[in-house]
Amino acid sequence: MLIEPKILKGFRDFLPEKQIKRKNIINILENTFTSFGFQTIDTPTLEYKEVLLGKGGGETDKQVYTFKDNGKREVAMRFDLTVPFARFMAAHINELILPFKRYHIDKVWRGENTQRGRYREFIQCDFDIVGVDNASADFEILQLMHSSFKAIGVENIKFKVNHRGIFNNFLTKIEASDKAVEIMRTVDKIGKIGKDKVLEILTDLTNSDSAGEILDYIEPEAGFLQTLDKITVMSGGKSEASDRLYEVYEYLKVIGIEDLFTLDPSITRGLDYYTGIVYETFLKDLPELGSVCSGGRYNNLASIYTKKNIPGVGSSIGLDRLMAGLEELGLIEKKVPGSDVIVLNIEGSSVSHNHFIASVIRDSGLSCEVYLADKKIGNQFGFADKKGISFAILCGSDEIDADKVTLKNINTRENFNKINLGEAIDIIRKSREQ
RNA sequence: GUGGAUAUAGUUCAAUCGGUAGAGCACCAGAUUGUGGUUCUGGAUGUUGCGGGUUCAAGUCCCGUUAUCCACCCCA
Repeated sequence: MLIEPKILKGFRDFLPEKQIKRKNIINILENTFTSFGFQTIDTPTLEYKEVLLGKGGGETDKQVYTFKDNGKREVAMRFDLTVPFARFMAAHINELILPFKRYHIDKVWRGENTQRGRYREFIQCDFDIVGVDNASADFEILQLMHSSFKAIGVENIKFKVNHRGIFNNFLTKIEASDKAVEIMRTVDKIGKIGKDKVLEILTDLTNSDSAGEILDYIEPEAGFLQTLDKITVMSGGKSEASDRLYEVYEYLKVIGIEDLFTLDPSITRGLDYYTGIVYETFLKDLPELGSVCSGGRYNNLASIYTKKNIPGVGSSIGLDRLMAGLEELGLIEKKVPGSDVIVLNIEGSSVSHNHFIASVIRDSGLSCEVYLADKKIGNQFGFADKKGISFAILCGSDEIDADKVTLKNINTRENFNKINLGEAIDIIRKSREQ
């Protein structure tokens, strides 16, 4: 009786081609993060349920995988990397050098319904700065977001920024702060359900005057500064929150990337732990995919674990959603390169000698494999071609006797008959450098 | 979790009113035993997602189930 090789809803297998591309993007991101001085950490995938959910009751709780382990402990699989990081900070703050900048790229799990770019197991790439609450850190996260997307070759993007503090000041001013969560959720939907519907819901939540004012508040103006001027005035004038956003914008301008950032007062983020700046990232050619990188400032996140004040700001790239988008837009190169060279198994060749050649080539710093099956030469070339290998080495009895090899460029079909192995290595290396 | 659509060969898709399961690409073998991609010839594709039901007869109709996609919700 065979067992069907099925996998769970929202969970996926990755064939080499796709997994290699995923790893490539991760490598690029890691290089970008480390170039800013960020360091990687790791935390357990499984934690105590109470540690991950806190007091609980939120919308995310329903999506968390929880169960009892064999020791009857209530455990939960991490649904993001930020909450475990908060616990990590509370536990290790004395062992870390502040301000601490970390990145963390790993799988997280959410048991929600699946859709395109939306899975139950997916990779998040988090990067955060903790230990400081200033514009310098807020800015650096935004800059790193920009650098990351640039590094992986995604230029056509839009970052939407907002500030929760200014929004809260505004809500306090119009005496609606008790409904803050519902109001934020509602205005967040304006792109989908439209102004009229939002106004209707807001009127139900508050009253028609306040609803009109909220709608006015979230309407973006011509530019970042104009919008910021407006919401500053509407929130009761200059405040720490508005000053922060002016300062961050100044820094963006100095770097010359301010045009990619728009101030959109309707962006609020569903997660309720954000206290300051918040942001979302959209592919301009595929906005309906949703945000591919979001985050914000959370100054009280660790407060459920420690009395110490640990302010933080961070962002998270949804790697799998991003890849789903890039694939749809054809922005991921089709073919992944294979080994630099393959030693073919031809008539008169010696298996041991082929492996010997391969190990010499590997010692020279190139990647090399030996064709392992017993197939016709045509199949072997086909194999090499399909795997994206551009050079083949053939070494039959003639070559063995003369202590030479024959090299063939699989793409150009150029032949180098009976040359020294060292020459072959030079040719391959030269071609690889181009 | 709720509602809707979909599920056929490795893959992309056909199959009329319910009447023998089909094509392209890919794959395998040969023409080609030390040089492949073209071409030609031949071949296998399969429990029609899975499980029931109706019928003389089900890929097709009905019920259930699982997965995918879409919307809600939420989010990356």
